[in-house]
Amino acid sequence: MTARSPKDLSSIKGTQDILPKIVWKWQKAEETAKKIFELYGYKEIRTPVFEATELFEKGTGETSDIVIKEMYTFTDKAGRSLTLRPEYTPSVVRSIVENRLYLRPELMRYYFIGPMFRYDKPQKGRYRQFHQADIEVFGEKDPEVDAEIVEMARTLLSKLGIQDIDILVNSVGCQKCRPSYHKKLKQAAKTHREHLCEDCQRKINTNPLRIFDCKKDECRSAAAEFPKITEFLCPECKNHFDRFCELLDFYRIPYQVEPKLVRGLDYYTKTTFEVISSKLGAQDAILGGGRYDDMMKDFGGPDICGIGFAMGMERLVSVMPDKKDSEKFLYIVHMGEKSKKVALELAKYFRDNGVECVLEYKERKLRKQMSRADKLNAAWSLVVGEEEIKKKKYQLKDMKTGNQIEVTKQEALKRMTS
RNA sequence: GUGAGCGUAGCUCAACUGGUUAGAGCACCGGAUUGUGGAUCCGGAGGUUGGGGGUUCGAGACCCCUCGCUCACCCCA
Repeated sequence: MTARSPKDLSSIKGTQDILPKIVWKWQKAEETAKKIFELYGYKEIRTPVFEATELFEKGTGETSDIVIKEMYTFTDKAGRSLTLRPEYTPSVVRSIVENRLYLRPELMRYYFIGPMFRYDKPQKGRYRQFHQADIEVFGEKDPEVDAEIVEMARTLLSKLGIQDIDILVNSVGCQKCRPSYHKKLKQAAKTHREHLCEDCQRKINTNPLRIFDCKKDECRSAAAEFPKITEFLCPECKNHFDRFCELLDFYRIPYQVEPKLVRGLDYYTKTTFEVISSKLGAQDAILGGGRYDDMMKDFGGPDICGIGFAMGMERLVSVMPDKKDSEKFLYIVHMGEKSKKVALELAKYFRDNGVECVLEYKERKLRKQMSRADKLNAAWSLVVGEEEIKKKKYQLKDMKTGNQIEVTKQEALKRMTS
């Protein structure tokens, strides 16, 4: 660690401070996301950061890596097992079932922005506390919704000026077609066993789909021969996927079909997709999601299908362009006690009228104060000295051009707000 | 969780095969310039060399432990 605090109380591994210098990017990302989501009819929903551990075991899936090894689980004073949410979808589903939201006439479109917690080994783009913007749609089984979600994601990213992205799509089938595909894939992998690396030989039994992921040439050429899930989809899933792709074409969205895109969450059915950026490292997904038609039913709720995605805010912010909308503020320069009082009054006046305004509290020379105004990147400076106080006219300087004029406070306000 | 690499000032980096008081640039503070910024010059402050232990006459450097960061695996956002 570069900086340790005096008592060696540093931030917890995998967590980080979001400092003022960068926070504008977060605000911009959050504001833009909310605006776009609401344009598509989504409403914000907020649920607690911790839930019963069982919720995630059931919702996220007992065989998922998240549940097996990445949850922040603790026991409260009453002996209940609680877990800091590692993802958002199960909470939303819980809330819908608990509040009977499916009995209301409103659209079941929800969005949310907040922190998530996973006990992972931190690295670039991966943290133990991280933030997601999530959206979920319930009760819409048509592929139009799948395509609309991808289209919305793309619109959002382009609004934020994010370049160099790729959209990957796939279908993982349903309970009907997936098992038979798995069987075929394992068979194919076994017959190519001798061409595969050690790692991939192990994957044959644990997670054959991951063989597609291997970067070694031998495995890649072997995997090219493997059957693809898109060839094994049942008629319903195939039709859904075909229409989904057609609609992406309709929106003129470039995409790649990636059979390897299986995602680590157990609950996905049919559509899965990811948006990746070449500017990120090994963790290159800015957002990812898919359809989960069985989750609500599995929860003991009604048989309502769902689809959504989660966007990683840290990753998003790290690929956002650096150019910041210039904020404009006034730096008031004063000299001596009397002048300081007048400066305080003027500051109050400008702030009340919507002009961001700062001034120096230390006794500093005029020259120093001007220098501070420059370093802080003030748009204007206003000099308040003996002469000015007598005349009730102050020196307003445009720091960009260096032009200075003598004005009353009303005139100054007018100049700065026009 | 596994494997590898790296931790020196706020930032970017120096310091020979172990050798005196750990240096420089940028940034910060002050002065040159008592009412006008950006440039220049001069000065100042800033470090338990991530932390702890060991080897040695002597450790920023070597060894062990620990914490953190980075990369890859795994997996995900």
